[in-house]
Amino acid sequence: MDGHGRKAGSGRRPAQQVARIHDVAKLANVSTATVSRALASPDRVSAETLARVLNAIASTGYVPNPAARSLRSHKTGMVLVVLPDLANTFFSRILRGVEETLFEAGYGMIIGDLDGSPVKEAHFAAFASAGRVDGAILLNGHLFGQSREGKGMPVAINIPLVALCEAIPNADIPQIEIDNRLSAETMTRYLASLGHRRIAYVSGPAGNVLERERMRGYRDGLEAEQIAFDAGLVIGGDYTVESGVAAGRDLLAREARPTAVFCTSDEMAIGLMRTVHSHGLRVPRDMSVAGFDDIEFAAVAEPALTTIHQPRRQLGQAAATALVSLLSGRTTPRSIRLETSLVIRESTAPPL
Amino acid sequence: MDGHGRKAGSGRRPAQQVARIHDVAKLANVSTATVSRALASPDRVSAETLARVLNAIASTGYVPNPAARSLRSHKTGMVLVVLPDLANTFFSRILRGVEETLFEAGYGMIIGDLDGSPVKEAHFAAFASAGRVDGAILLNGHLFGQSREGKGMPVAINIPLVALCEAIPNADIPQIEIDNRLSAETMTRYLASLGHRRIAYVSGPAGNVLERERMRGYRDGLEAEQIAFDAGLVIGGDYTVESGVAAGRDLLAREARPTAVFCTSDEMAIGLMRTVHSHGLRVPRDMSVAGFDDIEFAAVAEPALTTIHQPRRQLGQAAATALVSLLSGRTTPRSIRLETSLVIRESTAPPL
DNA sequence: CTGTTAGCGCCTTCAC
DNA sequence: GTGAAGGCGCTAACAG
Repeated sequence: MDGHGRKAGSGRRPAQQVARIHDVAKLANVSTATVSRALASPDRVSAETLARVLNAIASTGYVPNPAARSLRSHKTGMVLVVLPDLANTFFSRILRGVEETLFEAGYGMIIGDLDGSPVKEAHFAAFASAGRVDGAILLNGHLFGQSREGKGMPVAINIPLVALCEAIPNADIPQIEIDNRLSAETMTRYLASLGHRRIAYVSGPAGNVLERERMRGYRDGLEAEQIAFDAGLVIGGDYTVESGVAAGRDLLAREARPTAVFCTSDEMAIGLMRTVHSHGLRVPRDMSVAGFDDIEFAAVAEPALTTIHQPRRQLGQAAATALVSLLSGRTTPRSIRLETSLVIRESTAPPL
Repeated sequence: MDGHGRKAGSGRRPAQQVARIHDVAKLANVSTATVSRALASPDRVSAETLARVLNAIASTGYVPNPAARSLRSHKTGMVLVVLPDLANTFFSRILRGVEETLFEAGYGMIIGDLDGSPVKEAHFAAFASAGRVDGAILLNGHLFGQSREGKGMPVAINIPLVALCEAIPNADIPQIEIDNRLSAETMTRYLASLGHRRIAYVSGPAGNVLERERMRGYRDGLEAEQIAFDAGLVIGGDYTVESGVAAGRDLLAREARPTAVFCTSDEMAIGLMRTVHSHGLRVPRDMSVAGFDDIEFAAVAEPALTTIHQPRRQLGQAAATALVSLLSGRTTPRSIRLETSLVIRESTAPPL
């Protein structure tokens, strides 16, 4: 109850003096509120005033302080993108689509690379719920703090969320994805149409949503082509080159080899082809190999890989567009599915 | 000057009520100042008080508001990473190293993907100088707003900066890179040691810093092996698969073909190998091919690519570590060079 | 269309 | 070791 402490909370500002809204207001002979309005909604200010303000802004070099703005408006202009592996070429192309669209809409992109660490996931959940971003795009197949099985203690996230690529079951948020099941069926039927009857399947990680859907599609395809499902032809993988190599070894060691192999990722297909070649066999002469994703290197593999093309950039753009809609108070479809296509290259051919 | 407007500036807060520092203070029977201290410097608060505060924080679920904190402290806890192409697999692996280290140090990572757009570059420069990040890592080979030739009007950036991979000439900031010149010399001499005398060189974009260094190394290598430099053996490229394909066509159309080709990126090498194969020739029997970078797919190319390995993850970690030092008020070396290594695989062999 | 005013949530100086 | 209080810079609400 005394009126001292005049310099309390000085928080020394950077040596280089920066213009504040107050300086602009003085120079333009208006109030700070008018400057704020001129920036936020120029049409609510008279043309003449607007010009004066703009002039003053230009000559002072004024740039609004984002922290102050954020404190007041509860907006950050930032979006968090959570993904399992930043180094994976599959994701990086998607990210580019996300970034483009967010940029155009005026949002910045913060990356949360999970790297398989629950600690990091918890961190990003806290990050998001602390209000450091306006929204988030989830590429990791589950909600913050929630294991895939839906256990754990989910943090209550109070910002708009969008799921990309890996659908999140039971989550009431927009989901942007491809039709994994149909795409896998298409590939399976294509291989069957070449005359293959023994078509092996190299899977993704157990429990993965994508894996579940692709496996269903594989079985749909077999059924449609009247080929009996053979569990012995299903080989475990995890989408990496190494697991493709391992799957190749497994297959080549068998007496009754399949004539075609459907790998549920291009990386596995490339690893598998390499193994086949190193055993003195040739793709597709001795064995047809197909992939999934159509990453950059699918087209320049030897032989060039037959695969399912995913529109990765568009997936990213669609997710960002959906999130921006939500952030603007508009609505967006609960589910968006983008078309894939079968890309036939050199790695598949009729059996001998 | 009347005392009304009691609710002015309410700025309706999220429906879900969140604990503020005030709530914690009340619950712990202390002042807000004490709560703040307990968080910032626990040793300046009595053990008993600290325990009460921590308890109150736990039971309220209090999380400090980052905007308010940033407004007061002029710190954001964020780092901007500027790079030319997010979709490029070369960068994404580096990014992972950056992210890891920043995460451990408590910083978040904002991505600025340039995409060759000067508009975006200007935007990110403004972004950084508006105080939205505490520091930045530049992978794009030049300072904000400054063209490679040093023209243009550079925005004065008042935050710590670190250059990664592409050195920035005349910039007084820490630079983290490899020795491009020496690495290129090593590769050139290795090819010469196999017995090659006609060694072609597929370049990067003209004017690029990396290109300049690698070209120097190529010439150093030729000189050391007493091979005359032949400008006719230098083919223009831009590090992409497509330019490798084009370079291959160029070379194959010639009468006097080189017996070995040093491509200054793995992507170009892969594109070039494909062209060679599609002309019915084999690598390395008819032509040796070497790359640079050692991206993931170099090891699984057919034939597996001989190349220069860059420690990408460590490069990212080193850059982030340097920046964190700067942000903590510590110093860091002006220049850090990480070791590369020659990786000999299957794509190179003695000439026939 | 414009000005006044209050306060977003926190940190920090000053006083005790 | 702790409390009181001002203010970081901006925008929202209201009055005119």
